[in-house]
Amino acid sequence: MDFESRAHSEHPQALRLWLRLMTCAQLVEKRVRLGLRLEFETTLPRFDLMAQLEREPQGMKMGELSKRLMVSGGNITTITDQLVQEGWVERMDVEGDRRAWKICLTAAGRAYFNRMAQAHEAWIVEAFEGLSAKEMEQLHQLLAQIKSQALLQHPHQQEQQLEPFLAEPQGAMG
Amino acid sequence: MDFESRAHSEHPQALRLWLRLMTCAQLVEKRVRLGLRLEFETTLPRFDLMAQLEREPQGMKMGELSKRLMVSGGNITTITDQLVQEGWVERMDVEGDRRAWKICLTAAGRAYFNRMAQAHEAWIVEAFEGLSAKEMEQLHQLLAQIKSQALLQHPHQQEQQLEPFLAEPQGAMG
DNA sequence: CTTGAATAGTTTAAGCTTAAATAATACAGT
DNA sequence: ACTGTATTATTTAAGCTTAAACTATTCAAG
Repeated sequence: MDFESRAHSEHPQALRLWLRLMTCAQLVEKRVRLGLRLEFETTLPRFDLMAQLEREPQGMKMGELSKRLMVSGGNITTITDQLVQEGWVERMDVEGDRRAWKICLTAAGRAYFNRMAQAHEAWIVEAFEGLSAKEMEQLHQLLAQIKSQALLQHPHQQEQQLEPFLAEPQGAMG
Repeated sequence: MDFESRAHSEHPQALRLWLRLMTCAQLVEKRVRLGLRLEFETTLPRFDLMAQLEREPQGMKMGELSKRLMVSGGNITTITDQLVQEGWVERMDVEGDRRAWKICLTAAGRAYFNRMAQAHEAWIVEAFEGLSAKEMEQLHQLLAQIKSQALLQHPHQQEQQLEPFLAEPQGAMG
């Protein structure tokens, strides 16, 4: 009955690890957001959406973007509206289903994205340059266990699929 | 001159690792946000702010909260206003500096936070239960290298210090 | 003391995000 | 055809977040 006097963890290691994971993700993410804003006058959500489209020349439906980016449908609507307005993407009819759209990069959008992708890659490489290839692989494997655990426990959560520039098939990810 | 035809990465490993890191962080974070919303009718930013205060019974200034949580000052103002309104924290005068406040948990706020902290710990332990203690330690060390690299490259970025329940000194973190 | 720079916090405008409610369309069973 | 359900996308209201502008206060130099 004494919640007030109770404090301090039974599992400090897990909590420390969680903190560290969040901190690293935020540090790199903030770097990327800064670069996108200063060098390209855009934002991370806009970049991520375009990155998805870059992989699918025939276009992608709103719901598919929502799943892949792990954000709500309303969010996709808002960001797509902006990118259409700015001329980087376009909404194409889906024949046989008047509810849906196929979202595609325009030619200008593709060129714009490719410029951003080069800079983005450099930022990420810089962020991880303290790690050897072997350490990156280790880290990747350890994170795989967290991911599969989380997906087991919350199977409604979708896997994020942001790697836009990778020639490798998705199977190479796990 | 041929940006359009250029694509696909020279450093797929770093990009894959970045994707994986973001995905893991988001999966766990979404779980925590869901629990806070459903079980405690609060949000992660509010929880994080209270977690900081729990460690400092004598209170903390707005600017210090901003640094530790790695968010803007305006953000701290907004969230503090809400928590004051709800009775979980209070603004105390700083003697000798009429610009500043010391923000403190109220007794009710402390009790409320301790209930949340127990649940929060369980969610985190669950998220990492696929890893052995040894693997957690490995992961922690690898992430340390990313963190120190990022802080070297962007020294204006502050370290997040969210571990509210840990009895260990901060030196144990790195 | 007075000036000027630095600091602490707030306000504002804009954008991101979500959950919930809504509208339109598709589809399956009758 | 008709009905009910599911799907697809949008809208809405609310909250989070930031950068930049702003106010008030402190502090150091003259």
